[in-house]
Order: sequence, then structure tokens, then C-alpha cells
Amino acid sequence: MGRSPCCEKVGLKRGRWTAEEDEALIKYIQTNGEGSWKSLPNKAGLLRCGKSCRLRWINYLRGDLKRGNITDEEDEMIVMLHKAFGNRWSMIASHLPGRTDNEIKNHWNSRLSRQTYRFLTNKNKTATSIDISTLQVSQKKRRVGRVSRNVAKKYNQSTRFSKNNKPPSLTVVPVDKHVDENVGDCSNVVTNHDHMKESLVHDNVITSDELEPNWLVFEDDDSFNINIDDFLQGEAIDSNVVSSMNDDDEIEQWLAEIEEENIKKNERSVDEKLEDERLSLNSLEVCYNESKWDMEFSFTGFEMCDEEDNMLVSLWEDTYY
DNA sequence: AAGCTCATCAACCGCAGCCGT
DNA sequence: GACGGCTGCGGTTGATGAGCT
Repeated sequence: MGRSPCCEKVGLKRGRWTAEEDEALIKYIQTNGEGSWKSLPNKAGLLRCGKSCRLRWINYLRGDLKRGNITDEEDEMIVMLHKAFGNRWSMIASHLPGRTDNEIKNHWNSRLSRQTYRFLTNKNKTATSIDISTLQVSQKKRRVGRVSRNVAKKYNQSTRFSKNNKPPSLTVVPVDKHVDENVGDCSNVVTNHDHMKESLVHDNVITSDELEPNWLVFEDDDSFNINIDDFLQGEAIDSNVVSSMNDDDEIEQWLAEIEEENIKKNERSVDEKLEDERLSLNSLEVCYNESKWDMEFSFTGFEMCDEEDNMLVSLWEDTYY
């Protein structure tokens, strides 16, 4: 059985919108405002379902949309935000004025994820230091380091947070302050981009005095825990392994092995799981500095000393290298 | 020139969450 | 609390057209 159409009513139009339909929708919303999508098509005289109208408005007709190619700065921003939020496109879009979640999602799936893949195949890079300059989107069209859909799908899955394991809400925390002083219910991020900073200050997320331009701090909330396995599953992909592979099939096989390994890990004893819990990360700091990403970890409630730092690094290495 | 491959992007679909009853 | 309707989100599909053989 195939998918049932979103509109049960027979006779509703689907597919590309015509200029006339666009005009009717714009006209109606300008007069009556957004909302009530269910009843909107009838009132606006459109043979479309409400969902379709909403999508058309949000993704294409809205007046505040920025048209044209995504800029290099926006690219960098998307990479950073995707690292923080995962595939929460609406959240990412909310930090990029004039861009829609659909646009960003398409951009990511068609360009940036491939650029990230190319980064992973570079032997000289490590998993914890990402050179942003290698993530720049090539202006050349087509046939540049393409990854098959299956591989892309699997790779995306390996870096995605599952529904029951959502990424942490983010709170801006200047690096020289203790995390607890800055916990709020807001979700945001500090970057080195001016319009982001202005937005954060405007929303009272932070004060202008608190800005630390090169730092992002991701702060957990009560309902979420990143344990080391989960986090590393997303981050620790051995670039040397990937780069030694010659074709998509080899990569697919390698990814399948990782998946199998992860399934086994989930079947571990209670004691092992408690150990993971003990090592759960309540804060994660990410530094964006001079085109490099660096990750730092800290344990709940206290600052990370060198010994703990080494312990975490060896845990990482023991597990994944 | 024709056919094929593949990138891009608009649009669709299912589902989860919210809200009113 | 249960239920149903509406909305928004994220995954996916399919049309289109550019580039390649």
C-alpha cells in the first residue's frame, strides 16, 4: 500500500504552483494574515490543501525571505549550527535570517554534507579538529566528490541524534565563567558573526559585556544526557580509515560494521552502562578559532583538570582507535 | 545530437506535539 | 485523562535541467 495523499479531497491541485495561485495566496494573507491554514484555501479560492499553502508561503512567498545563493558566511554558520543542533533544521533556520528550514536542509543534503564527507577523507586531518576552510562549498557545479544516496543516508544516520536522545539545549556561557551561573531556558549560541551576537543581545540571552566572540558553549538541560559513547558515535569517525577506502561499497561496509558494533554496545551490562552514566557530559565546549574547530569536554559540576582530560582522551582512543 | 547521470530544489508525506473540548 | 483537529517539523520524493559520455 502506498502513501495516502495529504489531502483526502479529490480534485485538489498538487505539484508546482502557478503565478496566479501565488498571487491569490499573497493577496489573501496580506489581507487576512497567516494562520488557519485548513480553511485558508477555500477562503482564498485555491484548489490546494492547507499544508501546501502553508509550505508555499513559508518557503517561497514570505516577504522577509532572502533570495539568492547561500553565502560563505552562511555556509560556515550552517556547519556550526548543524554540529550543535543536528538535523533540527527549523532551529538552524531560526539563526539565519531570511533562510527557511527547507532551503537549509536542501543545501545541507546537496552540498555541505558532501563537503563534510570530503573532509573526512582527508588523511591529514584529525577527528577533533575541523578546518572550516575545507568545508567551503565549491562554486563549481556537479560531479565533485559525490557520495551515493545510500552512503549519505548511512553517514547522516551515524551523526544524527535519535528522537529519544535529543541534542542539548544551548545556553550562552562566557568561557571564563562557571557554567551554572548562566543556565537559562533559552536555546542559543554565540558565534563570531555580528548579526548573531546582535540577535542574542536583543533577545536578552546575553548582555553585550558577556560576549566572547570565538566561543560556543553547549549547556545541557535536565532531561538530556550525552554520554561518551553517544557523543563519540557522532564525532569520532576515523578519517584515516575512511580515506583508505576506495569506493562507496567499502565505505558502506565499514559503516555497517560500526552500526553493528553500536548495537552490541547497547547490549552491555548494567555496570558498564552505569560507568557511562558516571562519565556523562553535562557540558560541552566548542571553540571556533582561526578557522579551526576544537572540542573540549568537562565533567559535571567541576572544571576539567589535566588528569581528567587525559582520561577522556584515552577513553576515546581505547574505544575508537 | 541523443541518452544518461546526477545535483538541485520545490513540494509532499507522516508523525509528533500542542491545544481546545 | 481521552480524543480530535491543527500546525510545524524532518525525511523523502520527483521534476527539472546541466553536465558528461
